[in-house]
Amino acid sequence: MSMNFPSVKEQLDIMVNNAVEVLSVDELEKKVARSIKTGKPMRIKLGADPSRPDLHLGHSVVLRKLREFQDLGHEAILIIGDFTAMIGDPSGKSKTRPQLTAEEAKENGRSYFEQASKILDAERTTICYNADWLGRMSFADVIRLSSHYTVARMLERDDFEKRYRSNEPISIHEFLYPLAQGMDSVHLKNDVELGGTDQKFNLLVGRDLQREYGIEPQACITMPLLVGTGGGDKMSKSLGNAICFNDPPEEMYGRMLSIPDTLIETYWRLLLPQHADGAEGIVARIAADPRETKRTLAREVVAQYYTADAAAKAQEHFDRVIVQKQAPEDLPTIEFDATSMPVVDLLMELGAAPSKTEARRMIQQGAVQAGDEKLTDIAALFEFGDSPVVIKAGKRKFFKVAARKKAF
RNA sequence: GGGUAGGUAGCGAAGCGGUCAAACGCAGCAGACUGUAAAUCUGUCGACAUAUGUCUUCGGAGGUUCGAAUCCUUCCCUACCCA
Repeated sequence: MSMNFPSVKEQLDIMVNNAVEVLSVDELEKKVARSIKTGKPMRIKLGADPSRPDLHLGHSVVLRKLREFQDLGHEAILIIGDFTAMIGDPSGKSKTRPQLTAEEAKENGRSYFEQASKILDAERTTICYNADWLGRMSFADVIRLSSHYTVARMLERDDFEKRYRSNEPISIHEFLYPLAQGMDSVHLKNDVELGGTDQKFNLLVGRDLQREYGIEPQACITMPLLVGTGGGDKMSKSLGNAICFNDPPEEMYGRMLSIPDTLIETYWRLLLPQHADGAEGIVARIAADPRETKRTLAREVVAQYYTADAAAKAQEHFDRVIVQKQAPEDLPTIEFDATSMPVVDLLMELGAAPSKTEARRMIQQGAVQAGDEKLTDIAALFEFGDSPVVIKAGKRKFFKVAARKKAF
């Protein structure tokens, strides 16, 4: 599939766009030039951690970069780190994450790829599982490998250093992680590796190991870590500030709108394809109408994972339910085999409250409404009427309930 | 192997024999407000209950006491120092 590649300059411009760091631009340029000359695409590696298969917008930044390489005619290699996942993620301090079995890792890997395909050109993506080669290494191989690196150099890594300084545990096998990832690069002989800025250390280890094993070192491109919807922290599922690929459109849209205005520009640049008109105009646009710009951003992001139509619907839903505080239109009716039921139980049945105590709390705080009537008595019995009634529990939980019609 | 400091609710962190379901902060949930699911303010925040009551929780297991997160024994885990 060699073809006419765009010029070195054109390619580099795209490759470097939005990147935090490129190690090194000169090397990358040489690789690009060579690929043009020989007509051979470059091999671009991106590692995927299948222990956390819920992809969010943070992942999309680097995936999008990989897609850009694809569009330039290069070969995208997605490595599913099933082997490393089988060992178990060491970063949890209090709770050791359950170690994934080979099957789980494979399954998560599949899910990862499926989600990533929303951004990548799936047809032209090479998938591999690193258990294929890492799993075959003997203990002697591992010892030989680890002799290439020193403890002091490992401790240079930012998170190790921090944890070491704050007296948090670091297990030996965690030191093996960067080495394992580096071995992937040795095995694949890739030209470039992509990663978030938090991956910089690992990417550099890959370079070093390739050199040790007599392979031309990879160029490394680090992409910014996307800030979460709350601003401040990086986006992460566990911090609850993430927007996941699999979030339903309504939720995705709503969470997009909840970002602070200061984040609009960053999100615009990192989450949307490079616009023909460039991102230059965005600053002025935000200044002129932050609300509308954010709505556009939200719609376009949703449209990427779903459709423009779904995005428009999500916006309508948001305006209706959140802005105007009305029940959504297409609310399914939930039927009960009863004529009445304590309100507390009803909330439990609907899944609106995790416990009865919580249900009572909501009632006491005036969070529960039936139709237009606010329910404030925690001991009250809810009577199902002839027609369905909309129950509102909290800000945005709506249910339509009715008694099941008797069949004669 | 020896020594020291620790292991408390989702997280962080007080408490060190009763008044502890356990201060405080964060997260969560709710109310108000808002262009917003943001920010801010207020309330709430183990579970159950016919709600001034009961049950389970303070690393695990035993024990001492009328009574233990708090004392003792033992085990497990973490960090640091010494070997």
